[in-house]
Amino acid sequence: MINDKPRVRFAPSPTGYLHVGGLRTALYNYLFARKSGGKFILRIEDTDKNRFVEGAMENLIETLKWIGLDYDEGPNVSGDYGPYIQSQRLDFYQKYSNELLEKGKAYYCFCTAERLENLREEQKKLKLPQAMYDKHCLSLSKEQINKNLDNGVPYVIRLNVEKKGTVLFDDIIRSRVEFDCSTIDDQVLIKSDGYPTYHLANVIDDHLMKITHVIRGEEWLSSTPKHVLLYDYFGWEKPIFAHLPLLLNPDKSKLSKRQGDVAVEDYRDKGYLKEAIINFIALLGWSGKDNKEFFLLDELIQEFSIEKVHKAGAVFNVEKLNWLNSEHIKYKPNEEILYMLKKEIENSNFRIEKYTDYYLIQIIDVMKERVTFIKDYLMLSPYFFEAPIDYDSNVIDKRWRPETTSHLKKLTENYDKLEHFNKDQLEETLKITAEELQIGAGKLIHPVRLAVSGIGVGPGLYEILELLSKDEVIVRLKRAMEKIKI
RNA sequence: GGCGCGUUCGUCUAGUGGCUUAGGACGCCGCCCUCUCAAGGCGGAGAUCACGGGUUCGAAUCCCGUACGCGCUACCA
Repeated sequence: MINDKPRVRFAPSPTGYLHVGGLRTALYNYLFARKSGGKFILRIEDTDKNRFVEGAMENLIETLKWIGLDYDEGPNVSGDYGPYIQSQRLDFYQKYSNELLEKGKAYYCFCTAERLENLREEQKKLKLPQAMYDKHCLSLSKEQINKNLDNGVPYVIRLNVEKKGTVLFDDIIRSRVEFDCSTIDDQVLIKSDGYPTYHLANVIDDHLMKITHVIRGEEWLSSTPKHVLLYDYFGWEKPIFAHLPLLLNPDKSKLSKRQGDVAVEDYRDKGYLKEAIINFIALLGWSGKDNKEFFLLDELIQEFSIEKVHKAGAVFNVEKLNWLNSEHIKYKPNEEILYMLKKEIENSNFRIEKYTDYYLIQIIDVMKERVTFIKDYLMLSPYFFEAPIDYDSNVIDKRWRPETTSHLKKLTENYDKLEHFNKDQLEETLKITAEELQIGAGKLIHPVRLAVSGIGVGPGLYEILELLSKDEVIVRLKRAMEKIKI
């Protein structure tokens, strides 16, 4: 295995949507695989029938595809180690649990839920350090077991843990971790419905799929000794483990739905670019060289190294995500933004057919450094799409004076005479007009901005005017002179 | 309760015994630029490196203990 290329997997349980913590796990696996020329595998861990959610798997795959993490083997992508959906691999789990049974490393357990409950209560009363199964069914004779089996008594299969010695393993991120075997419970391997538990399925599949590195969340660290024992009992080579720190809520608890959005789809729907999400998520627990923080996926592949992943959990903090989103918008070519902006317009009250691509590209250019989201093009500068209906009263108070209307009248006349309605001409004309009126240019600039945009902020005035074009500007100026009264 | 993992500015982090009066980024504040708002440039506030002991000439960095946080403790993953 030493000479083989790494094979890693992202193994989510399809519970409805792709969690951002899951995305981070998927991303690190992906980066590790791509960097090393290995394979990135998607495996669906749907062994809990009670938690089945219609369409969850499809949704998960779709989100992964949207964000750009393509997998080499998995559902819908052929590979040599399929099927990649655990509910379709039941024969494997049965076969290998039988092997464990024969070796004496696992045993049938017919205990009822009630007995288990009582056992736990009893142990609690006795103040035992921890509640564990008491191996009651291990002492059942072959005859008793067969009789129960024949009579259809419900059963599970448990791992027969020898409570002596210690289990230790090396973790790339946490170095050596050690557990006392006496603290490891006789974990259920096969549930009474015939499905395997995570622990069994995970070990069997990782072995069968020749997974070399198990990169997963820290919540699995505590159950890793069970997995190590399983590898040992089967006589299989163990993968290398890397347990990632958790993503946290602002209060430092494990990132959860209660305290904000956790689904990648939520962020997509809010208008975050996939590039920004990837970039941000990558930085939660990992950092590159030379304080570089802006990364494209390809650059992450180049620079990523699993050894540099942090040990401590990271709070998911939206402000930095916002900043990265604006940075990625600035980086994107205008043509690409055009495509996204048109979609945004289609979903708005504005009429897409009113605007040419050429016109939209100019808006994109002029607003680019002012937007955080694509929808900001509409929110921050609606005046490029429709004439203002009303005017910001704060700006009127600040910039509009009794004499302003007559000043604007003069300017409108001069603008009307212009043949070339471009930035330079507009600026020159405005300055000349100001001189004629013996006022500062600002006394014209601000009212004009208000008149054509309805608000007091935005790109340079002459850029706005040129973009809007002569007829529109004259109309807006005249209308403002009528409507703004002080 | 038990077991495990963790602990550097509000947040994400750099840092692996002397280069550190602890560096960067987001956010916040100020100045410059400027027709406004951004962007950009410059600067500022912000971390006694959880705490207490050691080891060492010297520790954020090594060791031990304590505290706190988190995870696991299911026939869920």
